[in-house]
Amino acid sequence: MTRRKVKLAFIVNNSSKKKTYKKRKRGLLKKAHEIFTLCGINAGAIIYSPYDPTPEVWPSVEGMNQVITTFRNLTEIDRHNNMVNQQEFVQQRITKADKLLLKKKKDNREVNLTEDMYRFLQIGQLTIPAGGHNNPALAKDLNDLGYLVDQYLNSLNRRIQILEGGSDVEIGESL
Amino acid sequence: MTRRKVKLAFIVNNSSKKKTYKKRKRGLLKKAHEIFTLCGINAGAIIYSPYDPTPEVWPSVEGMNQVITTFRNLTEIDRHNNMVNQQEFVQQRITKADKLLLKKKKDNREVNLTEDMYRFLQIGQLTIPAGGHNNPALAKDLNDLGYLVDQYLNSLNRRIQILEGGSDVEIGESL
DNA sequence: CTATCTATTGTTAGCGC
DNA sequence: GGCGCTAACAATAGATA
Repeated sequence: MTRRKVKLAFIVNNSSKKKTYKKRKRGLLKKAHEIFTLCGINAGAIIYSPYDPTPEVWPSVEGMNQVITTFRNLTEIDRHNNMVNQQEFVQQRITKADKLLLKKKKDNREVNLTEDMYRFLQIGQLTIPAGGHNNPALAKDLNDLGYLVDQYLNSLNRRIQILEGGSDVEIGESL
Repeated sequence: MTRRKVKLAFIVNNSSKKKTYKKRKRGLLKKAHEIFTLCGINAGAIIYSPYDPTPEVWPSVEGMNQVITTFRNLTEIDRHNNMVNQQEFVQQRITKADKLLLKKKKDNREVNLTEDMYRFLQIGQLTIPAGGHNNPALAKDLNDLGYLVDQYLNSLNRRIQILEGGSDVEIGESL
C-alpha cells in the first residue's frame, strides 16, 4: 500500500481532486477555528469551488462582511505592505511607513467616528475604530464572536451534561 | 520534556500565544496555498491580529478583492445557505432555544439601535446590533472578551478533565 | 524577538465499503 | 457520490541557541 506521495501540483483527475478538496477544506477550516480559539485573533475566509454552488464563509457571513469592510477601508499602501505573497510565504517586516500610517489613522480617529456614525444612521451597521490600540476590534465582529462563543460554551455544557449523566454515548475524540 | 498536549482553549500567556499564532498562521497560509494549488479553487483569507498593524491577506490583495467582489454580489440567501461558521465545528445542532432567543433579539433590534446610538455618542464606543440575526454586542476590547472566555473555558476544561478521568482532553468537537 | 530542533500529536492519501 | 480506516507524512509545542 503506497499510502502517500503526492506532489504539490494541480490534480487532473476530477474524482481525486474533489476528494482532496473536501478533505482539505475541512482541515483548513478546522485550523482556522483553532487559531481563532487559541489566539483570539480576528480572521475571515471565503472559499469558492466548483463543488459548491455558493462560497463557504468562515467564521460567519456577518463577521466576514465586517472583515471585508475593514479591508476595503485600508489604503492601498497598507494592504500591499501586508500582502502575503502566494508563491513565497514571506511575512514582510513591519515598516516604519506602516507605523506612520497607523499614527495618522489614529489622529483621524475622530473624523472616522463621525463618518461611521453617519453610516450607522443610514444602514444600521458600523465599523468601530480600535479603542486606542492598533487592534482592529470591530464591535460587530465582537457581536458575532460573542454569539459563537455562546454556541461553543453550549456545546461544552452539553458535553458535561453527557459526562455527568453517565450516558453510554460515545464521547471519544475523532478529531 | 513534555512536548505537547495542548487543550484547544484561549492561551492566556501572551508570549506563548504569539508564538503559537506565528507558527499556526504560517501553517494556515501554507494549507491555503496547497488547496489552491492542488484543486485550483478560488479562495481568500484575511487575518487580523494584535501582532500585525494591518491585516494579512491571502492569496493577494488583487485576488482578495476579486473574491470580495464576488461575495458582495451574492444574494443574502445564497450566502446564508452555504455559510460555514464556528458553530458547525463546536456544535452539531443549533437548539430551538437559541433560535427563539435570536428571534426575540431581532424584534428588539430597533430599540437597541437607538440605545446603542446614544451610547456611541457619549463614549465613542458602540454596541452594534447584528444584521438582524445575532445578539447585541458588547463593544468591549477583543482581549477582554478573550480573557473572560478563557476563564470560563478553563473552568469547563478542568471539569471535563475530572469527569473523563483527569487526563488531558481536547474539547473541540469533531465534525 | 527569531531560528532551529525533535518528540508528539495531527492531517490525509489511498483503499475498501 | 459518501464514509471510515490507517499507514504514512506533516505540523507544531516546548526546549534550546
